[in-house]
Amino acid sequence: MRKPNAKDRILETAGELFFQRGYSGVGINEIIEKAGTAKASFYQHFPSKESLCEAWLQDMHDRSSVHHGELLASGLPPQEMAAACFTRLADFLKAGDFRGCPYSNTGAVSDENCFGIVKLIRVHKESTRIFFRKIASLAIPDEGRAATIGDRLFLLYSGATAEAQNLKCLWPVEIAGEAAVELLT
Amino acid sequence: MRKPNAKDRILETAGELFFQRGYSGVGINEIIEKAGTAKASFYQHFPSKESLCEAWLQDMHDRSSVHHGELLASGLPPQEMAAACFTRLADFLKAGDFRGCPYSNTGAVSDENCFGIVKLIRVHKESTRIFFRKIASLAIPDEGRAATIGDRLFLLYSGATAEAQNLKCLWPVEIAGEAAVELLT
DNA sequence: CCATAAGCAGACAGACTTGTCTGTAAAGTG
DNA sequence: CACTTTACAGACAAGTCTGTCTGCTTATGG
Repeated sequence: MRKPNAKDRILETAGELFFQRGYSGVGINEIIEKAGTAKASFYQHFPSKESLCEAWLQDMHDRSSVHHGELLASGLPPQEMAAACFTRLADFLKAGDFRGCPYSNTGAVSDENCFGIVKLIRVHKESTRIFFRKIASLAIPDEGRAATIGDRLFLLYSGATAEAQNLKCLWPVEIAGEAAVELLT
Repeated sequence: MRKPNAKDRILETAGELFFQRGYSGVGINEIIEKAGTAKASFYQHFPSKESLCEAWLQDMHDRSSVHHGELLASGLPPQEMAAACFTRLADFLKAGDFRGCPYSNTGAVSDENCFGIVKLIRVHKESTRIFFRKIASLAIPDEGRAATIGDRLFLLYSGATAEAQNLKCLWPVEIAGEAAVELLT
């Protein structure tokens, strides 16, 4: 097995734990234990737990930006782009370790004092909104109408993510996916 | 000012605090202090903090059931029923103390061991879904199609709630409200 | 008047939390 | 070899949390 440096190990371990049990449900001690590192090493790389959370959110955002870029450059018809998003979400759900949108979950336990965290959530959500607007603009000539439809896709995606988690079932993603395709035709 | 018994005072105080800062962000000590009661009194009425949370969720669900019933019995056209839901949500947002869906927020910090809490969240969400399906069935003759549209209303409502909180702005509610009315015409 | 119930006050236990600190060991570099 | 960087090990502080406990006060109903 590979053995990257301590910082990467911490970030990777924290990412898995935060994703599965939420930011507030995981302590530093568990992270460093599972990452096989020492507390002093942790605080050498991250000044606080909050900054680790910010690094995690930033990391996820970077990955999702790459994925969004690839999808937009794929040349697929816009309906299939949107469908791919919901299929991907459904696959996550079927994999079993899905716990809802990590950004929303983190926001639910962050007060207004956590400026960095709140800002990263906003940046990611706004960027996802733009992504769906771009998809909509490929299918809808009217610029204003495309923006509105893009926002609706975004809200359907968010609602499907939230309620699939709350109800622990798949239908919200399927229904939202169908609605998204309909909105684009 | 009235002075109801300790149990009601605790439930009311906890409701406000849970709503504003989340279940995990509020401790027993703060609740009893703000409610003007003693810890022993608290544990005489509630065996645990978790059971207080369940009572809170149940209380909110009962109120929302009443409201849903009133709206369905109002005789308004279905488009206006749906619009009223989103207007109500917008009013909450403008009031300033909105912190997102309390059920989703509580679910984000409850692990699978909290059976009672998870179940209450599911019951409420499923009941809200039924509510929107009933609205849809008033506007759409085809039964299957009405169910699908009802589910879409539900997902739009959920997405609007979540993203209005994440982005701290009003447009998700407005966009979702418009989309809901369009879906019903 | 008195007994029972309800509530208040707050110490306390035990288990967590984040973050600091001291000290040691290993590995790469001039 | 010497030096610096990096990481490991873990005690410790200071605070949080839930939940239990003892004792005191007040109110109500027979």
